[in-house]
Amino acid sequence: MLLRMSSLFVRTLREDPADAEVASHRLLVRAGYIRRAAPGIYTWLPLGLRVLRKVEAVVREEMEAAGAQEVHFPALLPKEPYEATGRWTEYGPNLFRLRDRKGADLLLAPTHEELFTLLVKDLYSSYKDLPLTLFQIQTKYRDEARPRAGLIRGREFVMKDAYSFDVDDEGLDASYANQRAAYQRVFQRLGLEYVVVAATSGAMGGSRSEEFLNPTQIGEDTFVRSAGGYAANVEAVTTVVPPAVPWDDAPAAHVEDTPDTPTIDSLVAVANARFARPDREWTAADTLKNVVLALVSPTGERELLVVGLPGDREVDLKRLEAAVAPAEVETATEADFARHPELVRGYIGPGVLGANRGVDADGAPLGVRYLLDPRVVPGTRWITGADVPGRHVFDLVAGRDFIAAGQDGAENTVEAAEVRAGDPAPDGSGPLELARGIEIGHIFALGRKYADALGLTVLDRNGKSVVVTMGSYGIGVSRVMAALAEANHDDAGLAWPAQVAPAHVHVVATGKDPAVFAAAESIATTLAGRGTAVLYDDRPKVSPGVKFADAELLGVPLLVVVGRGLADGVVEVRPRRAGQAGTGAEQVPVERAADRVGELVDALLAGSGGSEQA
RNA sequence: CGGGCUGUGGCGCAGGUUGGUAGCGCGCUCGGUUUGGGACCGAGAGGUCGCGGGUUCGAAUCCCGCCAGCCCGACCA
Repeated sequence: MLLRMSSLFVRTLREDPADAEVASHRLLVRAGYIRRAAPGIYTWLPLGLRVLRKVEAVVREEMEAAGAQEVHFPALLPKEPYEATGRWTEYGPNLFRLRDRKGADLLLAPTHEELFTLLVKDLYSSYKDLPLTLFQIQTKYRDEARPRAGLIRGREFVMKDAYSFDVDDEGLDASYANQRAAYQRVFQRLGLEYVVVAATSGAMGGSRSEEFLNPTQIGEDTFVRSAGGYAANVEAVTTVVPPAVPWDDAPAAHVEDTPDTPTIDSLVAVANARFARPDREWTAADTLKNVVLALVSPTGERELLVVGLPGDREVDLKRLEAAVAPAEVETATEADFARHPELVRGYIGPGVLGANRGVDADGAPLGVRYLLDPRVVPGTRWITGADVPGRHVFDLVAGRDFIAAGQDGAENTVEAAEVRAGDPAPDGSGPLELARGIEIGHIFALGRKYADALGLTVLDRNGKSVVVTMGSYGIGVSRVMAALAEANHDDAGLAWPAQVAPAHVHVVATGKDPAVFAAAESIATTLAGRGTAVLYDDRPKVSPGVKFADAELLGVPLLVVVGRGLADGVVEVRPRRAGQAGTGAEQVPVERAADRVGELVDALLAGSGGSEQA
């Protein structure tokens, strides 16, 4: 394969595009790999398309090696299957919808669970046909509220989506593990650093899911990890529950005047000034903050919820939402407070909440639903609101003086508090640190949600009809390309791993000596004839500086410079990245150039460097 | 959806307060000189100044309205 710069459809930009912020976006546009067509929608130019195809090829090979079979669905789909699973409405404004001339509703697929399920239902009906895993590499459409960062969050993007079908849970576990291992091989081969984090399954439903994140500062997802190997999405982190504390010698609760203390900070200040502890200062962590929120169910019902948590922590709405799904969480409104005069803002305490307010004849709590942070274990002592303006109660002991929602304890706590750096990992593997990452893959053990909704059943060995259980597995192919660009660049430009580079070697002819162009042409065609992908800068009348700058911007891993050294019978061979492929620049006799480049290309292709972190 | 910033040749920007011939750099075309780190000289092509309305003899510039884009947040397999 030989591409000539003189005729290649590419225009490199000397300056950064004004609308690009992150490196991958900036450089992919500057180097002429992609062009913006509309917000979050990009046109692929020859070089960009070559890289995308190479990423796809790696994904395809590993899917096939894992036994998945490739199919291809339309992107334009009828709405009926999505109505059957409820996603026509659930997806809301993120779904691109359109109407044909007859008035029928269509959509541009954001993901294809429904169609795969129906296809298998159409063709298969026996347990003997399973297990089965199908995949496609296809363009997806989501009308994101805020596309950003070029290919990282687009409204049109390329995704590999795979779906597994099994008769039973053991089968699903095996299929899931199989895909998970394939993902590890894909990212390993691409040389892309990744962590696997436990995730919540969100709108997809299902029992279990894991995200593959590429750690980078520009990532959109926050996750936590510990030195000991724990990693999780913030929503999935569980709090380490401290042991209960005996309260036998705890002082009785007492209400004190604490005027003008509507905030935690002001309360702590007054507590220290007027009710000083003998052993240490009061801190925000000694206070119990009761935050009023509203849960809105999918059917629109609104219920108030008060979360009690240590005063030094904020409520993380995303964590709470994950805990109360499918309900959505909103902050309480004036109207909410108006309906509940017992909630004295700034001075809300457990006394008026949940069953602490008393129970009705059926034992149902009279107060607003009340859930506690798991750290509020029995025996812990708190300063909290006395439900009267300007007054707080001290030494209020959990379990002795108040309880959460119900009597039994099962439903009493909620994972709603923010996770902070330094919090202990739930598996005891050390303190957590917060990090950002790009979600490059997500795998779900879906279970029977889609098969149930769409009636995908097979006969088992007893001739009984059973619902098939499914998994779905996605890799954002175009996003992976952006992550690779992000991880492989420097100030001068891109620096692709050989596995995905648009060419293996970039031959540059400098000067105007016809002998130089003849030698460069010979090297380029020799290499191309041997199957090496060559980008040859054969532009006449272009200065060496421009050619070098372009070569560095385009990021092909090996550079061959044919120029003044030719008088001594040598050309220069050097890697795009110092330290790669040998020791750096080397002078190679012109007749050996093709052989030497071949060796270096082989070495680069052999040495992929990805790794699972943490 | 909230907050901020920005719309002027293909790209990056100045001009705007103080209304009066639309400018600079890059890129592009032609001629010439150059050729190992984004060369130089000369001659050119290319713009409804985001859109609509208003003020004015005259609007890129002032006023009103709208639209679009980018960034942060909310949202998001």
